[in-house]
Amino acid sequence: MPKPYYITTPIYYVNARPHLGHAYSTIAADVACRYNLMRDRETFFLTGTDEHGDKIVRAAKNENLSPRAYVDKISGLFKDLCPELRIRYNYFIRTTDPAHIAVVKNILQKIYDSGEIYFSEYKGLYCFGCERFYTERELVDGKCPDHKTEPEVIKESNYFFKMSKYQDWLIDHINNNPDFIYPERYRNEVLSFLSEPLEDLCISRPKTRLEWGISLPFDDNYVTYVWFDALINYISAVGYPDGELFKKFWPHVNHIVAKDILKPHGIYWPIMLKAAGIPVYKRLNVHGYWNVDQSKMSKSLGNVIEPLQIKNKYGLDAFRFFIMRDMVFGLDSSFSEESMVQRINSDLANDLGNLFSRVLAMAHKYFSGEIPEVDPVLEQELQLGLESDAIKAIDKFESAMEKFEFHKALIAVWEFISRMNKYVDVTAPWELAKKKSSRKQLEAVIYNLLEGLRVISGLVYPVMPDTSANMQKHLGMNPDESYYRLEILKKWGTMKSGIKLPKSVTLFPRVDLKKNELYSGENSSEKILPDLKPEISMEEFNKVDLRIATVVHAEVIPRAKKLLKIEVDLEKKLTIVAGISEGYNPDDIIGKQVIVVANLKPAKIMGILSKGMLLAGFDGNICALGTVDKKIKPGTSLT
RNA sequence: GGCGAUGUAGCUCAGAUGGUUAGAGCAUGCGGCUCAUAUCCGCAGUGUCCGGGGUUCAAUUCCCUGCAUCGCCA
Repeated sequence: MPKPYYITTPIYYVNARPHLGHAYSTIAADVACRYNLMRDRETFFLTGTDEHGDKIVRAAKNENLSPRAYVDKISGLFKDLCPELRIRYNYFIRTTDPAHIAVVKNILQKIYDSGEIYFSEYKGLYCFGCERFYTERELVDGKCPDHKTEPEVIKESNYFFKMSKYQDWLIDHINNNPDFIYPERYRNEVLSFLSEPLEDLCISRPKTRLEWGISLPFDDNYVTYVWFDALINYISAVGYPDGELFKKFWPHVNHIVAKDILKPHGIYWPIMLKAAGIPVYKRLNVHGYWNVDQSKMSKSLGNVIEPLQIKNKYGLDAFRFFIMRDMVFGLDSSFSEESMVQRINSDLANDLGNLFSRVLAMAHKYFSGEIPEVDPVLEQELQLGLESDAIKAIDKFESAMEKFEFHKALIAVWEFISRMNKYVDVTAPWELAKKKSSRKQLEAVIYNLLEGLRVISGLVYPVMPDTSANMQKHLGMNPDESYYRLEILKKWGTMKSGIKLPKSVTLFPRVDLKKNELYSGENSSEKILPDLKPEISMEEFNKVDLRIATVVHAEVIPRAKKLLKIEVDLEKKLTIVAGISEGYNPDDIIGKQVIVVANLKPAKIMGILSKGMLLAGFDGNICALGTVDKKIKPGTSLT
């Protein structure tokens, strides 16, 4: 009996709407989970939302909602995203679920009873944005490095969890279990962090400051710190302590997280489990960030690509394929519509789609769409190593998948696809079809090709479930059978002759780059605008030096997609690189009066030192420059 | 400030206990085929392997140093 397999995504914090990063974590978990179905394992897939804490309260206030109504709304968005991404989760947990709350209290009480939690006074500089205390040294100019606001001095008594006590144990555990944190770079990061003394973790927040949380079972004046609450979802979801699911699936668990939450998962969580006397999770899989146009995908920057927009435009499977194929699990990757289109065309349309189409077209043309009866001797003779190449591809696929090297798994599949295309070329079925005497050979060749496609249809299943099912249907396979099981894929020659194949289809249409408008905003009404940024003081605003400037020169930067090199006059001359060439030609803007940020720290863009910023608004492919409504002296400040 | 990672073809990346012609995919050019979604197959390239110094018969690979980028920590 194969071992049970439990996989989790992080539970997503509902202070912002879902973005590409969330989609990636969730799809990666889905791929890993489906792969384990291929191995015939019993799987449990958990995802959900994290809904307590200070930031939620403020986000709710921003939208004039109660915390309850707000979390219901955003959690709903995350949940609704799942079916659209074909996520086969088994359970969607919310940290506001009564069952979860009960487990959190249970564990807190347990740890408290064992004497691992103590009460102590703490005074420090607290940033409400980060929901954490800062040391003086961490501040930049006396301000929070993230939010650029001055932290407030807060003195309060709180409960602390004796994390430091477990430091040596954790170091040993990580050293003894090389796979515990993966990939290695993050394991080293945690070890390096642990080489310094660990501080005890403050696990409470007084209700005077925050009410939206889980009350401490041993002191009703406090709520639980969000991380302590959130991490426990991984066991509360499977019914800790007595649930059948918990007994079956814990601790055979793979957690998937992005690198920003490495510390809570790599340090707090194992120590919490250890302190509560629960076996520690098996493995933490850490992935990188998606960068969009060089800058980090970040909620606060607002440059969020809505995953749904892209997927609606090119199809879900193409989207899933792209993000799994392009990102090396663990490393950062950059997302662009252009590279996605390139992948769609070369890998999906040309290689796979066209192979599928040409083989099925021949099956129809030469055998009226019936799987040919084949002479076993000839079939063997004409394999030309195809079968063993299929086995090799499956082996590579398996070992890559085991290590979460999704991109390598896909490379292995595509090597085989390329092998199939060469096979068609070498055997030249259209030549065999010309002579009656080579009819038998033709049967064998087409049969082998159909077999190869069957293998591919299975290997593609975890990443592209819809395409896989579509291929299955067109290969005349029984829709009720789990055709993607590795055991079956490894057996060559299981297709039955005489089965009628449905008419062929185009799996992936080519995207015509000329006709296709990149970054199209035609659905801008659907587009979700970024949330308003946190409020700033007049003093902060005044730091920005806005000036009226006249554009005196503009030129296209060779090889840059969207950039113009612009020279503006505001008493002195300033060179600015601006990403507006999709909306403006150089000639359009020369002479225009524009608004520039004149004191922006210079940055090198495409080798040109840009010393300011042009204000412009972007709505999809519409770009509008910030200008003034009457002529005014260049250099004038805007206030 | 401390620690660490990275820097290889136009792009994305592989790689070698130091040793003859440094690789793949995409993009580019040429040729072939016609079953196929103008797809597929073959061939062809191009690289001071970040700069400087050292060890060595020999370094892009090891060591030191500088620069750049990134991450973690303070």
